[in-house]
Amino acid sequence: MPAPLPPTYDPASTERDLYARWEKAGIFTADADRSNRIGGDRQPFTIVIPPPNVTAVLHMGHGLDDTVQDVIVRWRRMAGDETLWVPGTDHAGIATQNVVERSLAAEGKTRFDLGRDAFVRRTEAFVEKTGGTILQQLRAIGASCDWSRTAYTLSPELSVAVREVFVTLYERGLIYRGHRVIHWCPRCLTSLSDEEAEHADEEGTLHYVRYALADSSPGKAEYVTVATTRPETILGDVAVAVHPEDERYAAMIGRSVLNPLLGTPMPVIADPMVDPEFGTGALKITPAHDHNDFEIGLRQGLPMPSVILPDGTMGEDQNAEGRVPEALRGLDRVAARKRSVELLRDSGALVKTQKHTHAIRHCYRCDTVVEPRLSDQWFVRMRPLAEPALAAVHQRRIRILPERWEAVYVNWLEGIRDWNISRQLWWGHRIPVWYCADCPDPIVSRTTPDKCPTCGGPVTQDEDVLDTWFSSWLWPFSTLGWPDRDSKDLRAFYPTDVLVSAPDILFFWIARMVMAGYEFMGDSPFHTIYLHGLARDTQHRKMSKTLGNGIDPLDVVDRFGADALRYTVVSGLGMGADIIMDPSDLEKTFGVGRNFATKLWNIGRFLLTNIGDESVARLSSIDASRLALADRWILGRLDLAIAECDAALGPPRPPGDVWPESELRAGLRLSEYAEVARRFVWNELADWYVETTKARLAGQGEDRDTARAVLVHVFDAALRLLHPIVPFITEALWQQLPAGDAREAGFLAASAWPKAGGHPLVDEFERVREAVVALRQIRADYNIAPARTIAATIVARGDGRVYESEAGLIGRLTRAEISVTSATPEGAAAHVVLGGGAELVAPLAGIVDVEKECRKLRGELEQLDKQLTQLVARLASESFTARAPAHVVEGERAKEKEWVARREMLARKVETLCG
RNA sequence: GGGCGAAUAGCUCAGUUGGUUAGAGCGCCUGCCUUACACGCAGGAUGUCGGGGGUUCGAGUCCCUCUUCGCCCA
Repeated sequence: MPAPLPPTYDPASTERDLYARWEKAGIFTADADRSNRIGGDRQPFTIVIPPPNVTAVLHMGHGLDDTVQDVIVRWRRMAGDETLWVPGTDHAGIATQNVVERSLAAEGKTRFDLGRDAFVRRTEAFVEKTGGTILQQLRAIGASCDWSRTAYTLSPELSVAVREVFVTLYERGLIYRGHRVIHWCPRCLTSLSDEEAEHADEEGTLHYVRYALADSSPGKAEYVTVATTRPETILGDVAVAVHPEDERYAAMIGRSVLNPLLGTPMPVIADPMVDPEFGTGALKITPAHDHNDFEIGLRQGLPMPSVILPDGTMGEDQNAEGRVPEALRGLDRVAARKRSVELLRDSGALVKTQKHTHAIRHCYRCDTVVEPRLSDQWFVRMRPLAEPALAAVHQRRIRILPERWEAVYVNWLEGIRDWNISRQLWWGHRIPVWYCADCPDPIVSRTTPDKCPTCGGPVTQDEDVLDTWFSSWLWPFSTLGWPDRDSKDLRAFYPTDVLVSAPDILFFWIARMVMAGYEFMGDSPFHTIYLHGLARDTQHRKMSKTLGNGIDPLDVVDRFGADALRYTVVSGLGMGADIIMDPSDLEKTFGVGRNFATKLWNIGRFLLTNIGDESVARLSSIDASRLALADRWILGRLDLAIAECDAALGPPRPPGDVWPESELRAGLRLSEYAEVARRFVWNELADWYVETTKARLAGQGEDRDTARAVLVHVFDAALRLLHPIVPFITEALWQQLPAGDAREAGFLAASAWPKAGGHPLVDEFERVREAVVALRQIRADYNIAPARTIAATIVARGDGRVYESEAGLIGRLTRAEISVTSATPEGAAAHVVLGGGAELVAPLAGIVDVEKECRKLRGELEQLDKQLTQLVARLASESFTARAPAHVVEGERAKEKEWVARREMLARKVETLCG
């Protein structure tokens, strides 16, 4: 007999040890040779993890994302796929450099004090020391990653892939160097891509500023008034533009105005890009400090003076000699704005100001307001890459769940813009471009050149590094060995299957992976994109470090166990819905999961202490005739639960290259899967089946063995069904089970997903449940003490065999003596009408309140009458019977028959009882 | 400004292609420490499915419109 289990499950003493045993047994390690793509006999199933930042510590976003992936991966592993979940981290250029710079700042130093090489070495050392933290933490929530394949975007292997991609795209004409206005973070001192510069609506001020005409006749002051939110950039103005068809300004075009801060002349020009509706319809043009102005400047051949330095202070940056007066020089953008307004007001150029809400871009890493800045950057030409990514979704080679994100994906790709991939950082993949002092063309090379291939002179490498996302967009194949196309992993596991992430990196990462997949592998990196919601607090605010409303998953694991965390997350995760958690009340939030684990534990305790230590027969060895009604019922319910879980989870992959319409939205409904499994275990197995077995287990002989066999079989299947959600406790319990059907040696984690056993649903048992509930209702209505045994009669009209054969069970479940007759007993009694024309009568001498009974019965009758009237009307309507499908009409007819019988019974009852 | 989406019980959410009397968990009320479990058991209450209009034999589900909220892109 196994050691008795403690009354509550103790995750702390179980989980760590179990994880270590799984890992040691190599359960999570994929074997490429078993993939049927290279001659093995298993379907591969692959997920690549969205690599967390190497500096990150686990937060609820990871907890959620990685739980979802683990549920899917464990399900497929049990279902027999050769399953690979590739883990790893992202070097996170800006974020990691920021962290190290902060630690330097604490020592009173900057990265420039160290110099580039020393800074990079220091960052490497930092990553070396702390970079594995989050991967270690993932083990605590049970993530079944293949750690032998842990990847890192800045590893030598993945760096080869990055360089290969850069050079290849350059050779294909898809990477070019451009001189244009880009987003610049003056705090991080780097450029950003469009996606990294996030919009936020802010209230600003629109300043109306008069630009005097240079050639207005004396005494007759003429002006053009311009509205701007950024008066400090007037220093960089080179023109005022109006719409060519704007009659108000037609006479001004071609004349000169004076810069209101500098007094220097500049032209009034016409450009169709000007919106005549905005402000005054006249636009100041500052090509170096605004994206639209830059376009106009290019078109019109205007000069492009830059008057803001990289750090966001005013200064004569490029082509701006004499443009920044002493009064503004060195001032930060914001201070310079205030000062400019004062200067304009003093000179009388400021006409008025008004509040103006507009979208301002912010750095996604430090939230600093982004500065449009004219500079040289490397860009990827995206249009050609976007085409196959669009086609993939249109042709259903890739599906996006929930479906509504597909529109967002398509929308973005259709309006795709070139991608600025250079970053003015030190931490990252250095751009593989070298320059020779004497030759004009840059040297773009897979290998590091030591001299100019043209003239043999010395070369210097481009100072910039690549956008971190330029390495992560290769993740699904770079982690599998690309650019070595013969890599076994690549052949065995690419394309991968499902990509699980939150929608906020749909553009940053997911869409770009699709592009890279087609460009370099000729195939989509995955067939399903599953986008789950975000972790939010009770006020629906996104959990974040700055708000301090986060929940530490490891805290939750410590207090409630990893399974409680996982169950809570999965059961609350409707398709695409955010998951709401209360950071101030972990008990309320995760008690649900903990309670479920405890319930499971106690079913296990009951089972293990009651089946004893004799051997348990396999279900398959038991003759069907030995099965009790309850046995057949629970086996039927198990089959149903398995089918429903399969339907909620699957299909795991499309049948071919393309998703058929019928399966486009099917599967990955994790909360539904969790609910079905919970319902089966709790409401069916524990609430009903286990209760029916208590007397049988206390007995002796064949029926006891049957009950033991069914219990073990059903519980074993339940543990399998639940294992992907709550892997630890199911494994711990499963390890204790005696050998039963299909018991593989070893681990539940490596065992087979349950299959339906061909047991039909057993409706007769629903009669038993109905009678039990009815009698319990009567007991509750009349406050009968739980210990008191009462008598009750089931009046069966028609076939009453099930009541006769199960009378003992019904009595045990209700603490009653049940008799079955065919005629209603005389005298005062409590009554409940059952289905199939039967009724339950409990003569409760001295307790029954006839008034109360009549009220109850009349109420029921009234309700039934109402519904029956509607039903009859529906069935009488020609248009319904003629147009509704046959099975619906039949269903309604059957219902009518049942309700009429029930109505008669109730009516008779009311008559005899209430007069 | 353009696009997408959401609104169902007090709260968080299910509700596949229109078809039983709209469900679950938590919370709430009543009674129970019944020898697996009080992190539990038994019983119970709670919905004009955001408002209005339409299509249909039939609408939470489809269409239009309004209101409120959210997301993405300018």
